[in-house]
Amino acid sequence: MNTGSVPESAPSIVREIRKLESLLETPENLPESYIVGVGYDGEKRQAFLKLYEPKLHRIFLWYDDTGHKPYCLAQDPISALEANQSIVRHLGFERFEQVKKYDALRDEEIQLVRIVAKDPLAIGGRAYGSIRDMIKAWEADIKYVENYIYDRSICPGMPYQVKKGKLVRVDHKLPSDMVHAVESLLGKESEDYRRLALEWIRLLECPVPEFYRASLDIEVAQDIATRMPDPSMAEQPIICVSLADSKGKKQVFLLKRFGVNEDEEKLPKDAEIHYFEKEEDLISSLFVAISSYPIIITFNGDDFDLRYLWNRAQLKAFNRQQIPVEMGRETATTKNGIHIDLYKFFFNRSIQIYAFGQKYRENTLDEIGTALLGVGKIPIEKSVSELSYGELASYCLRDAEITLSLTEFKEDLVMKLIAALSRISFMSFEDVSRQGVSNWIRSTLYNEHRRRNFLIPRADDIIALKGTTSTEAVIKGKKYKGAIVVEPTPGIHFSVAVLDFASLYPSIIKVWNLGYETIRCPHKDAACKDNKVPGTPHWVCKKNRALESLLIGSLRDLRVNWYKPRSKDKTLSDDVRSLYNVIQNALKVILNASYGVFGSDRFALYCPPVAEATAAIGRYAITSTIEKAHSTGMNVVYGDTDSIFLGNPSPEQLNELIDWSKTFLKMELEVDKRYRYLVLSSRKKNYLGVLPDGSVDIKGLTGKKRHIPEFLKRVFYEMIEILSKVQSTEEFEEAKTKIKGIVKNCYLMLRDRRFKLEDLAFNVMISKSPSDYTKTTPQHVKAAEILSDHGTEVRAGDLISFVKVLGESGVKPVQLATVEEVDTGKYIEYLESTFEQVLDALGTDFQELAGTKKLESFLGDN
DNA sequence: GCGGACTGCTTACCT
DNA sequence: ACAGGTAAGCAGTCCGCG
Repeated sequence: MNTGSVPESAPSIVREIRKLESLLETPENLPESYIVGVGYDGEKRQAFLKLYEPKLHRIFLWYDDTGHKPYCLAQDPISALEANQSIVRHLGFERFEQVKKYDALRDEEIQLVRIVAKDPLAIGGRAYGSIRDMIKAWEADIKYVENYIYDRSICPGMPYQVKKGKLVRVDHKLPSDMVHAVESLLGKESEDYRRLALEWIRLLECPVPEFYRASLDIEVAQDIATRMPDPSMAEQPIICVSLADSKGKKQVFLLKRFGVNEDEEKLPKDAEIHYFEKEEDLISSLFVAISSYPIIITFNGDDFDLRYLWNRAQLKAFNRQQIPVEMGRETATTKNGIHIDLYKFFFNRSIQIYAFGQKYRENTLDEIGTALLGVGKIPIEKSVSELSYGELASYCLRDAEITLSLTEFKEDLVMKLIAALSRISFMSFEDVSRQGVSNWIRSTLYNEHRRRNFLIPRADDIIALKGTTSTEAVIKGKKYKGAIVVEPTPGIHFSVAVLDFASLYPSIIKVWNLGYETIRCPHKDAACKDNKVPGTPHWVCKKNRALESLLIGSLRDLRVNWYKPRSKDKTLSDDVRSLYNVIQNALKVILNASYGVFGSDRFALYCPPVAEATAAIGRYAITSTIEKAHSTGMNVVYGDTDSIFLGNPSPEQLNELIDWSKTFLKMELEVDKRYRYLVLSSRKKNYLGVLPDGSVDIKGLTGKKRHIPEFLKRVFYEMIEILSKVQSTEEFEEAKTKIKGIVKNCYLMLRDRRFKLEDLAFNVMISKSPSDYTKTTPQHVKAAEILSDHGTEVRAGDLISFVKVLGESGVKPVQLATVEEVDTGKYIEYLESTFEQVLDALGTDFQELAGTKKLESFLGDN
């Protein structure tokens, strides 16, 4: 590796970085600081915390002072373990300790042996020679820093102080009226539940500081414009780096290269521009700058920017002490701060859907920036190597600015969201922003197990004792039966009330006491065995309360009864409201996944009957509610999973149903919304509802789907616009005439080929690399293959734009097609089916609308 | 060899 | 790397057709 000579600037940068590092040594006394990172120092063999001090805007490291050590648990007696030479003589072995734990799976106290090790790798993580592979071990797959957090009751994201070297929790007292309000909400819940709920409130109500941070983006010289440089090789020079920080400072580091055009007027005006003759000097200066920030934000820095920098610096003869970056196998962090990689955070499906409402489709900086901020990347025609200094600096800085802005918009929403998720899941900012929802839930549950001295069960033990499902899924290949969708009554329904259960599945988990411990519990008594889950052979424990039920239940109740109402409460200040909105969104993300994880074999506490029971009780709840509605004389026109749509119910009828649900199901049924009218076809998950204010809910209709051509979407929304104005049955006739006009016009445009090609493009996401489609070759894959043949690389996750054309293949990438070859007949078919979904509910069909003939016949032979 | 009935694959959506 | 249920379009296969 270290081939070049030691950079001349090395001594000075070491001095600079040392100076900054000395600031990191935690003083004997540290004022209120927030835990944002938790790590393990392999040399010192100690866990450490990264504490963010909000007044100095700096991160301090605090090293564990309790001698906490890695360990796992075994069931064999100590004598047997002592005879096991591979353990006792293991270099990392330290000692055995006798411990008592509660085994929730079997409902009994048990004796275990704690095998304490000198370092985490001795327990597990090595290819061979790990203690956990030598015996049946418990709690051996938990990352060491997580063990540390749980065992020391540390709450990441929360404020602490250091007093005389000791770590001390800082308590922000809750206002007493708040405590009273929460107490009264909790009503007659159990002591356990109340304590938990108050603890959540303590964590979630605690203020979140402002985080000083900088975004980083690097550009690397390229030979071939389309190929991404390989960060593990780091062969090409770094030619430009931008930093944009939350105090407004912007810096661009440019490498001087032969023959590059200055282009001064294109240089960003509000940034400091630093030129470097040598790449080594650029890197040195950059390292000093990076070291001065407590938080570095990147977009894909784990896999690219920081990894490239790290490898490039070593190629340029920097030694590891000189590089302020710490590389993990899949992650990168800064030595004296933390690194948040937004690519991973925004890629998270739950975050995409529940926190950002699927506003962005492709996980690229350009797409996310455009969707959330209205600012995209600066388009460039050539490779970055060919840009002038001005163009390059502007391009690179824009990326850094977008990256920073993604953490700043809506009053630092993303930072607050990460903080809230960190507090709920007991994971550091760095971990929580990189992991998915199943790991957040796992961590929340693990933490509670430790707090109560419950043994954390092994996945294979849960399956061996509770692995069975008994219902049959509608969809082939699924493990168990899911939700019910009520057959819609086609037609137009006026004055529809939509009722739904507030967080149905979390409510079920709470009310029915579901958890891996309680489903099919080991007790022989009739009390438990007779407590059957409707529609399944499963029973639920009557003796003990499941941790999952307590945790998910309390989080649900806080969201529904506390955070959600307060996020809309106009009497609260904007700041408080927006923080509450972030919290209720964080809770939503977690609650929405809280049932699904039990049905996912990748979840550490995977327990199929828990998931199956939850869905079964959901079916029971909706079917019995529908029966009750019928018996009260109401007209149920539709329903899906947790909702029922009622045609013109009286207020008395509604109240009766809601009261009934509360009494008999112990579930909160509420009026979610009302439609002036609702248009239903015979298709499930497909409807159009007009709200009192004229706004329109569109669900599942083709006209709304993202992949369909723009031109179809336009006519579809023209139709919606007309329908939204309709007030009565009579007005539908007028509406139909207008719609007829639109459609006629539309097919004439198609016939005469009066359209822009891009408006006819389908945009379909390709989920795998084209060569991985072995069973069939769908049209978008065909188009992708044509693209590859023309030298445009296609990767999983790309959006493929193609038009339907006449001829052999049937499709062409939009870039390569012409207006003349478009298969207009196909588009007419699409027009028909898109409109049919709405029209057959209006009692019309396409032929009637367009005259007597099929539209295609107007077009002749094409 | 061709077309219709069928199944399976794929994507996008709903809760 | 949370679940199952539904719609739509197309690819591929099977079968009958003297």
